[in-house]
Amino acid sequence: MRPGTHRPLSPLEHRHVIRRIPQARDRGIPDATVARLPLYLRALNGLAERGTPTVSSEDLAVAAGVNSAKLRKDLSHLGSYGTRGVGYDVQYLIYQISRELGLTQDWAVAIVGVGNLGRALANYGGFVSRGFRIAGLLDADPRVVGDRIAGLVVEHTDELESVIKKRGVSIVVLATPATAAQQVCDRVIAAGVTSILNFAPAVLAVPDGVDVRKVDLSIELQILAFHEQRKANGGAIMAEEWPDGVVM
Amino acid sequence: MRPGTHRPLSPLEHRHVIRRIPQARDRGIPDATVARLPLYLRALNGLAERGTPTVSSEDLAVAAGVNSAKLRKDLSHLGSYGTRGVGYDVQYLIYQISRELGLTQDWAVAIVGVGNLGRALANYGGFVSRGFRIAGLLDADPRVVGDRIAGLVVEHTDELESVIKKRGVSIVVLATPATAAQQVCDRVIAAGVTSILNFAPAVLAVPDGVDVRKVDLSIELQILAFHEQRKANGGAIMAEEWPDGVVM
DNA sequence: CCTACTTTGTGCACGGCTTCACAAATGCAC
DNA sequence: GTGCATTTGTGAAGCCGTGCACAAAGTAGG
Repeated sequence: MRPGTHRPLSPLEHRHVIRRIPQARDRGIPDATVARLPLYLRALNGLAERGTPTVSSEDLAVAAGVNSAKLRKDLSHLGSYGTRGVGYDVQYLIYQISRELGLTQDWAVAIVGVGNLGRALANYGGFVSRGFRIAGLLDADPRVVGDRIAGLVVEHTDELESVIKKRGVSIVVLATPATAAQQVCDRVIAAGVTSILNFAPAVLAVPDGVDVRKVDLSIELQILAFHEQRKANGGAIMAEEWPDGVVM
Repeated sequence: MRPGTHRPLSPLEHRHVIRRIPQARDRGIPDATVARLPLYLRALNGLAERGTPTVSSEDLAVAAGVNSAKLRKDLSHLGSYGTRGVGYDVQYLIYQISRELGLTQDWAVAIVGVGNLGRALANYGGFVSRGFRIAGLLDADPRVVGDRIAGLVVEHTDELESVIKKRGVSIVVLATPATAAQQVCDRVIAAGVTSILNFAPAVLAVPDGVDVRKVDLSIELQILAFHEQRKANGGAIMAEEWPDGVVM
């Protein structure tokens, strides 16, 4: 739901108003819960598109691929937004989760590093659809500066600080080579950014108060390989050897 | 280290040989540990490139961005591969972790969906570098079939099953639109694949025994937005309102 | 050999997350 | 209004992961 959208309250919602005092809004939603809220949101949007008015925790849990008890506990951290015997009002819950996640405002995002991955991210529709607006594309390579991608002109990283400040960028996506990642990271933090999504295969050192989320394609494959290998072995105990033949 | 590479044992290693019986190799490395092993591996490779022979848990932990006690506990799940008073032999540890992760063999990977993201993944060097070989690129759109990307010719998804079987594909990367993801997923599983890396923003239903890892760019941004919003509020308790002005 | 120093491997306690199971709350039929 | 069916919200138990702190094991120097 778009921020500022007004719609009539259903009878269901009016009853809610009476029931619960703001209860000093538990500041402290578990990280595990926060990580699942976007999942619920996506499932709810699917239901909303089909016009479903309400949904039970069981059905929503199936749609989101989680346990229904976990879903209920997650939602209970936001407040008591369900109705016993009925379920959750889809539109209402979409709004509450969106608000909790901060999606009722829009966020200016800058992508640094316009290689293959940076281009793909710039063209990825999933960003724009949820209140994220790409406000800048930057690269250190003069050959790509000036290119037009997804409606934006690529700027040189010399402009990094000014782009961040002028356009109110609050989230930076790092899609640079690993060698440049820490340097760019330091600069965007100095410019006031405190949220970074890092695609570079490098460990970033950041001061307290800065959030870094890491997406590492190679690591995901390695984890899959681990499990795949284990399945292939059928749990057999291998007589593993050091290449020289020394049994450990 | 490449599989099959032989090198002389250092005196350090010879001593190890005596010490430990294979101890029925604890089948059960915690998931959290498995997820960090690739991180250690990357840090170790950096050390190896600089010719460092041994490393302490403290130094390696800093390089990998984790707590040193956690690092030691993680490594202890693989076996007792350190030397007290000295640390870990870099080359030896690289080999042990690689073996545990299954990177001493190479894995044939197929990428389904050759849009922006699929192309970026195909060109991503990090895959090939670690024993992962891209064995197929497939797409349902006849207009991209036949394109040459990263040295491979894009094939039609009609060929999905035959590509998987002929080329021994054991890991599939899904980079299709969300609407096609479940259908493709079902087909690759029917063809015998049990490891899937899913970039499509969809919850996949799979039978037991199939591992799915999910990378969702939009969700990562939403999690960042949550924390960013919280920081911006300075922890203040907002009088949040439903759009119609009804205080909950 | 003996002492001083370094570093690993791990027992233990703590905290967070998950899951079960059920009381409380709500809707509906009559 | 009463009883029944449904579904939420949550107490409680158990599991897993983290980090401290230290004994064990090794090195180095004389």
